[in-house]
Amino acid sequence: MPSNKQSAVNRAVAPDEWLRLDKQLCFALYASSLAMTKQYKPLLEPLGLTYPQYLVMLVLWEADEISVSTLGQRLSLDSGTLTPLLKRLESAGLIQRRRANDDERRVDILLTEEGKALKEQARPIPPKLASASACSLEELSSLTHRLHQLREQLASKLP
Amino acid sequence: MPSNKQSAVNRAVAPDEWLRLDKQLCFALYASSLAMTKQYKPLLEPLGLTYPQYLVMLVLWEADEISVSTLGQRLSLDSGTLTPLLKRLESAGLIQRRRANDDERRVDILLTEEGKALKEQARPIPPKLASASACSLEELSSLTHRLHQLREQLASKLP
DNA sequence: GTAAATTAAATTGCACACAATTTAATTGCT
DNA sequence: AGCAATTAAATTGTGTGCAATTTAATTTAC
Repeated sequence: MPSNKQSAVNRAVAPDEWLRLDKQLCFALYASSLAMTKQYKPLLEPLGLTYPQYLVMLVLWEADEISVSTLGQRLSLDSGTLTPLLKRLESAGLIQRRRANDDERRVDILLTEEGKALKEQARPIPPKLASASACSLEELSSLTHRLHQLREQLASKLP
Repeated sequence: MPSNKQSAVNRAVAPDEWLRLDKQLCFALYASSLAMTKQYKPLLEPLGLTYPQYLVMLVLWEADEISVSTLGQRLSLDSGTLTPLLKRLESAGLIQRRRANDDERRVDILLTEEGKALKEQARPIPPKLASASACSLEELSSLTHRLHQLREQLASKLP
């Protein structure tokens, strides 16, 4: 029945095109992010880090002695995620959690010597991933930039 | 001490450039994927679906009556993730889980009438996200394609 | 034809994510 | 000063992800 009027526009893009999994940016992001995490797992295992723990360490290697909430803003994670993760990093001896003197609500995170030293072991990892992704440095950079733009655009829409 | 020989190449790209969070594709993927999920949450709440459950329903709306492992291949998820998720969809009345007759190891997933009907409520969602992402359809399509390429490249490196 | 290998789900245990609530400390307001 | 509003972490509860193991069914080898 070609006379079933469902708008010429929709038919031009095919009936359920919008609901097709492979067409959805959300799934492309979801699946590639999980695939990336799986790449990291064997590389992080020798360092005793999970992937989210590695992200936390990247932030701390850039700048030490920041509060839990600053860390959370940087990573878009809240205390419900960070508190237990940081406790695990602390019991692994990589960081220290310390109540701030000037504001007792705040908890500052400091790297231990061991935590600082781990940076050297992490240094070879990003180039390995760049290699596994089979992209040029320019491609990596532009895709990364593109995704940060998208993230900011989406974040700006949130409550 | 400028004579500390750490290779001119590395110095040319700055000392810790490779470890900077914002330069890492992995974090751009991780953060934008989480941001995307947060966009979906309020849109999926009226349908009673979480985001991963929505992905499962997308697959089933394309093709019903597939096994758990086929579903898992499509989404890159294993039974450890899918089994409890599918049980929740079943108790929500959206799907039925049924042992296959020709191979009793297999569990096939079927949409209920309610599950099929939910597709109509889902139809407005993807255009809303496209709008929230502030991208043209061409941009969305090319970014999606780029990410699927990346995912395949990474997946090909795994055991 | 049957034992061994393989396959498909389910189960178990651990580590995120995140909403919602709670606790404690600080700031604002009058 | 004193109390309400705000802020920072922690806690609680639900739902993924995923490695590793288990259970059950099927296929392969001999």
